Amino acid sequence: MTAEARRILIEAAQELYAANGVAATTPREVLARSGVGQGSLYHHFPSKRDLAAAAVAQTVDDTLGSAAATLDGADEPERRIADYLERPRAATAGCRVGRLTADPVVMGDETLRGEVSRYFAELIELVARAFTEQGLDAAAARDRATTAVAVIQGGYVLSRALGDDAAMRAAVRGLLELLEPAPTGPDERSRHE
Amino acid sequence: MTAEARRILIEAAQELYAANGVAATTPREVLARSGVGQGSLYHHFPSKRDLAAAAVAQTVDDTLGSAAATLDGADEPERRIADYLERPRAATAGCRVGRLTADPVVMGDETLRGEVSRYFAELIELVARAFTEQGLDAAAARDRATTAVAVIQGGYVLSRALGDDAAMRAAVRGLLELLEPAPTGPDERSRHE
DNA sequence: GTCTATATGCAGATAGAC
DNA sequence: GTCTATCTGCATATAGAC
Repeated sequence: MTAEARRILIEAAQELYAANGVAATTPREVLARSGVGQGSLYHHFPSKRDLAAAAVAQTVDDTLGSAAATLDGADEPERRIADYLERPRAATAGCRVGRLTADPVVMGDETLRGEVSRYFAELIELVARAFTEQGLDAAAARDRATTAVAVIQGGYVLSRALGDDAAMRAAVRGLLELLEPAPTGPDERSRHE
Repeated sequence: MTAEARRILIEAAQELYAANGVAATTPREVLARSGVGQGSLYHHFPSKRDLAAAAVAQTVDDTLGSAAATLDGADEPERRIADYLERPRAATAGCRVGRLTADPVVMGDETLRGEVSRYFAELIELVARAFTEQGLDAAAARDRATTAVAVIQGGYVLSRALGDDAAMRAAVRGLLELLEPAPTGPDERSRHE
């Protein structure tokens, strides 16, 4: 059971951070949600930052792993990119990682900031690889991957701001429309009329 | 001088919110930065939310006005859109409005959330108008405008996460590359080799 | 490892004089 | 309108027993 409380605390913190961020999540809330006692919390995590470091690293690993499962798949690169962009998302909840860029506790701590940076560096790299497989040169693939990841992050911001998942879907549709090669078959035309 | 303290307080709050968000900005900090006394603060703004409502509304008005100046200009729509996308931005600082979508105080207050929502609704509308002028139908223009605004918001998130303004520039380059019509002249080809 | 008790300091005001 | 004094409650731990 010794590692159990630790794991439970991390999970509770991850959920609270996803909802309210790190700065706004208090030790009391973590205790209440986890059901663990105060002594255990401060035994496993001497300070709030220690808990945050563990929970954020876990969230980054989880999220990157799930993105890699789609982007490193066996399908055609076009398909993998589209699958990644169109993946169902709780957009109005915001991105668990992206929202941390606005969190003063995260940005004020080198370790936490490093986790957020690692997430996006690796995610852009994953997407860029797929664009490279499509035949783009390295520089163009990197730019386009940055654009694609930005559309998702911006989609989260817009969905949250407007209180509607439709914003994320519109942003993704707009990008996919631009990514599609000019229609080759006559029956592919005029999707918009 | 009666309205003077009020204005000074709003300006100080705007700057602090841009740096740290609303939730993390304390009355003490606003007092210190503004040089105004505590009595004045609570005279003009009975609660923290009242100050936030005034300061956020001001920021939204300022920022929308500056975007409209570019997007409603007299140039060709292509040019106005490119100018808006390429406008110099302190990207690692984050978007003053977009970052508020991760702020628990803002999202927990209907008035404040309404200001953020108004900002993005109007901004998307401004951009969509330019795309419509380019000849896109209303639905396609709206999607593409949402994509464009998402690229900027995502560019802020990525620049902040990676600690580098280059991420914003890459995201914008990637989008502009997609927006450019297929090269018509032979000397326009192979920009990337 | 986990518990309960206790401590410090600041957030976010309120009160009443000037 | 602005000032200073004061107040309540919670964030964030620390201490020491079990």
